[in-house]
Amino acid sequence: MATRSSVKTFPLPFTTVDVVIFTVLDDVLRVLLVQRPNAEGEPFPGAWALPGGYVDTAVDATLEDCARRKLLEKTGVGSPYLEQLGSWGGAARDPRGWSATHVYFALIPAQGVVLAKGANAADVAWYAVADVLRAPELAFDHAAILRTAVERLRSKVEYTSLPAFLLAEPFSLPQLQRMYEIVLGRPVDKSGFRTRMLSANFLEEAGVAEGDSYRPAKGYRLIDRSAPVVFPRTFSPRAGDSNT
Amino acid sequence: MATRSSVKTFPLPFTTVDVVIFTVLDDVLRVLLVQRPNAEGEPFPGAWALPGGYVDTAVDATLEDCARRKLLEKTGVGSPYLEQLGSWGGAARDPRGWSATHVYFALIPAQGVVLAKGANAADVAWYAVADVLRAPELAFDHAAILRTAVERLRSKVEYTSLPAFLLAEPFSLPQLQRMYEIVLGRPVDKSGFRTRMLSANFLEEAGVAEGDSYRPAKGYRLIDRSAPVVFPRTFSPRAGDSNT
DNA sequence: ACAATAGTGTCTCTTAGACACTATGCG
DNA sequence: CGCATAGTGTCTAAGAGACACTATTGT
Repeated sequence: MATRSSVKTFPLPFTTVDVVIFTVLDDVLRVLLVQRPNAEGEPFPGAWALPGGYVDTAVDATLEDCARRKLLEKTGVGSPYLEQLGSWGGAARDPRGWSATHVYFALIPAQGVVLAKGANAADVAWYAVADVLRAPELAFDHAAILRTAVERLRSKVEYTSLPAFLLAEPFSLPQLQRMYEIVLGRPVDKSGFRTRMLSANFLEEAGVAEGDSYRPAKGYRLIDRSAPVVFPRTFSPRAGDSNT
Repeated sequence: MATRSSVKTFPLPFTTVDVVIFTVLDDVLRVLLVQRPNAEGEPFPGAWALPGGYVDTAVDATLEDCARRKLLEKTGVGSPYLEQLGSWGGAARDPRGWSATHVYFALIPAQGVVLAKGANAADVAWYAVADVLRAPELAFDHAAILRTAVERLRSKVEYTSLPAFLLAEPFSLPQLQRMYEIVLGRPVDKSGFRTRMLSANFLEEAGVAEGDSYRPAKGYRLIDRSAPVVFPRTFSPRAGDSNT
C-alpha cells in the first residue's frame, strides 16, 4: 500500500464472488452448479461451475452482500446459512487475467428452492457432491474450491449444529440425525445424538414435524438462526486417528 | 460471471493483501504493525496498520505468494506458518474506493526477525496485542481484522499444535507450554500437557533446548513444519459454557 | 546440600459410546 | 393388534484434570 498508493496505473486483478450452495435432496448431499455460457470469448464454455461472478461495485456494499445477492438470484432463498470459505487468487486460474475470487458457502433446505433457469446462466442444477468429486470437470479451479468446501462442511459437522440449516422448520430429531449421517457418511448413535442435541440448548419445541413415519415425532426449531452452536466435543473420538 | 463477462467496462475493486503477523516477545503476544505514510492523498496518514498492500500482478503468482512476499519484506522471515484468515471487502472500508483485502495470518519466532525500517513504510514495530485491542486506533478496518485473527488464534490453540510455530527449534516442552499459556491467557496443567503433546506424535527429540533453567530440558523439533497437528479434544472442557 | 526446575505417577470423576429397553401412533 | 419408528435407561471404559510425587542439574 505504501509503494504505489495514490498513482494507480498498474493493472488491477478481477474481483469475483462464488458461492458453494449445499443442500440435501433425496437423501444425498448436493451442490448447486450452473452451466457456463457458450458465447465466444467465454472461458470454459458449456462447463459446469459454481454460481458466482464479478462484484458489482454499484450494487454490492460488501462481499457478503454480493454473495447473498447471487444466492438469491439463483435459488430464491433469502435467508441461508452463509459463511466465508476463503479466497483463491492468482494469475493462472482465469484465462482472462489475474483474478481473485471470494468464496462463500451456504446451507439451505431443499424445499422452497426455486431454481432460476434460462436467462443468461443457461442452466442450473443440483449435483450429488460425491459424483462431482469423483469426476471433477468443473470450470476454473472450482473443483479444488468444492473439495475445500466439503472438507470444511464435514469437519464442522463433527462439532457444530450446522446440519440444522439443511432442514425446514419444524424438524424432528430423527430427521436432524439423518442430516448428520448423510453429511458425515456414517451412522450416528441415536441416544447419544439426542442427549447431545437437547443438552446444547439451541432447539425449542415447535409442534410436530412433517414425515411419513408411523409414530409422529416432536417438532423443533432453532432458537437462534443466526449462527450454529459449537459442541464441546467431536462425534465419536473413539475412532481417533492421530493424524489431521 | 455470466452477465458481463467479456466486456469489462465497469469499475474494478482494488485488491490488496494484508498479513497479521504474530509472535511472542518478552512473554507477551505481539502483532507487527506498520505506520502509514504521511504523504498527501494517503488515507489514514500516520496511523498504524497491518502490513500489506496492493497485489502486484507482475510479481505475485498467487495471493499466498503475495502474502509471503510482504512478510519477507517486513521481517526477513522466509518460512513462517501462514494460513488464510479471510477477506474483507466493501465500498466503505477505504476512502479511495471499493476495495477487497485478502488477509493471511502468520506465526513466527521472535528471534531471527530483522524488522525492515525506513524505506517507504516509515516505521515497523511489535505491539502487544492486548494494548492494541484495548485502544484500537488502527487504519481502515484493521482493528476488526486483528480481533478476528486473535479469536481464530486463541480458538485454534485450544486444539492444535500452533504455538510450536512461535518457537525456534529446538525448544523444550516447558517452553512450549509457556507459549500455550501466553496465548490462552491462563495456566495449563503440566502433566496433562506433556502427555498430550507427546502422544500426539508430532515432535521429535533434538538435543537440548536453550534456556537459563537450573535443569536443562530435552529439546524437540517439529516432525512436519508444514502444518499443525489437530488434537482430538480441546483443553479444559471442564469449564465448558454452552454458548458460542 | 539446596534450590529450582524437569519430568512422572496416581486418583477421581465426567462423559461418550454401545446397546437394550420402553412408548406410541398408524395401518 | 402388531409393527415400525420415537424416545429412554443403563453399563462400561477411556481420558482429562488435579495434584502429589521423584529426578536432575546448577550454584
